Amino acid sequence: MRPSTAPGGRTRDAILNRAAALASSEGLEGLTIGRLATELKMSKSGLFDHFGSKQGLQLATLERANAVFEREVIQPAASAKPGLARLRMLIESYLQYLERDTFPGGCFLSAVAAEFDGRPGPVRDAVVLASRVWGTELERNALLACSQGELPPGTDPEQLVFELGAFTDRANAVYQLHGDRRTFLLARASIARLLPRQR
Amino acid sequence: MRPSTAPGGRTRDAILNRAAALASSEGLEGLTIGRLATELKMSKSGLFDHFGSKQGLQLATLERANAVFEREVIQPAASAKPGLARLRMLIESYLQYLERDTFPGGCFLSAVAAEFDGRPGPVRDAVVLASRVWGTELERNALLACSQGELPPGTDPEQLVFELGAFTDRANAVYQLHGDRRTFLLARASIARLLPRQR
DNA sequence: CCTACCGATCGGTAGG
DNA sequence: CCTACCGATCGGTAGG
Repeated sequence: MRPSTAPGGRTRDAILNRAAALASSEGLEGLTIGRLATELKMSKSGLFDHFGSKQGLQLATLERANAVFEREVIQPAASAKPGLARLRMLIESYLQYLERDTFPGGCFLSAVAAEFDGRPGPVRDAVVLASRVWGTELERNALLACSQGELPPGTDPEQLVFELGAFTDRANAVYQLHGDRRTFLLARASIARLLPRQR
Repeated sequence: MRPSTAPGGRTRDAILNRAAALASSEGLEGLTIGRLATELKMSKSGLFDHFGSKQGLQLATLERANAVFEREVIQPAASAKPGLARLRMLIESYLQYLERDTFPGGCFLSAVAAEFDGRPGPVRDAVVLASRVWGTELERNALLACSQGELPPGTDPEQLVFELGAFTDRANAVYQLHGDRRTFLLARASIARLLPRQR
């Protein structure tokens, strides 16, 4: 919660910020302790001591990325009323987090999910958990929106969240691969059709 | 076209099949010559001679995966009438290619696109090209469907292809990360709403 | 297709 | 936080 106030915490903080940026582009496996140490002008072993193992570094880096996501996506939407308004703001907040290149490799979670979906272990487990947390937050508000009558009758919240997630993650993938920001326009048009303007 | 008839082609064939399967899970960077050689009971240098460099192996592996995609997804849809029928069959064919676990790591192209979107070079360029080929095939048929009046008036083909690609790639991502086949049901429901039954 | 080898880098340890 | 070091593995080469 206060990662920058512990005695040696500033170094650890700097390491993790650099690690998260690097891993969003090169992956958590492509993240090497030697390269990270060189970039931060530290010795390999000095850096290593903070984490105890490469897996420890990977898990700490994921935790840091999750904290950034919480701060940059979840928090800004917390002021909106739970239900349709919150759902729309969460999605818009997520799109802006992608558009402003918060991480150089796009959505950190999407990147490591694609990387670790076939690699069993604690890192994969943590990625699955983070993915579920985000999905559950969307589902919760979709369900509320339905029960509050803010969506067309007959709307299936699970189907709605599937489609919203599909559009946002597609925008991320297309933007990263083709560098084309027009994909955000397409995504917003698709989303607007699913989430009617508040009456 | 006849990769198994050249003199030393069978060995190369076996290498690339194994390489494509491995890379769909571990990535084209995680693919190591040593490990591949061990699995195929060859010497490292014997295997290496077929490709000249790791990048050569990566490009050849991508080509092989593209050929599999052509055979397993594009060809089965070739019998359908260009336009809406072909578009629907391409999408359905793609979903079945995912469901039958053609590659252990899911869609090969999605996997390497996520891996190489931040790594400039010939491999990334080849991935971008393959992605465009698939996208163009979808666009072509979406456009035809519109001009043939097979879709609701006012349908934007680009928007339609964005949404179809979003649904299929989301199904792939969810299936790989969570192992939940119900995502294909959600994907098909979303797709059905976009592609009305032929009159 | 092989054996034998190369320098570089990997994750990690000992010890301060 | 460091220097000094470890065995293993990396991509790649020489030479047959």
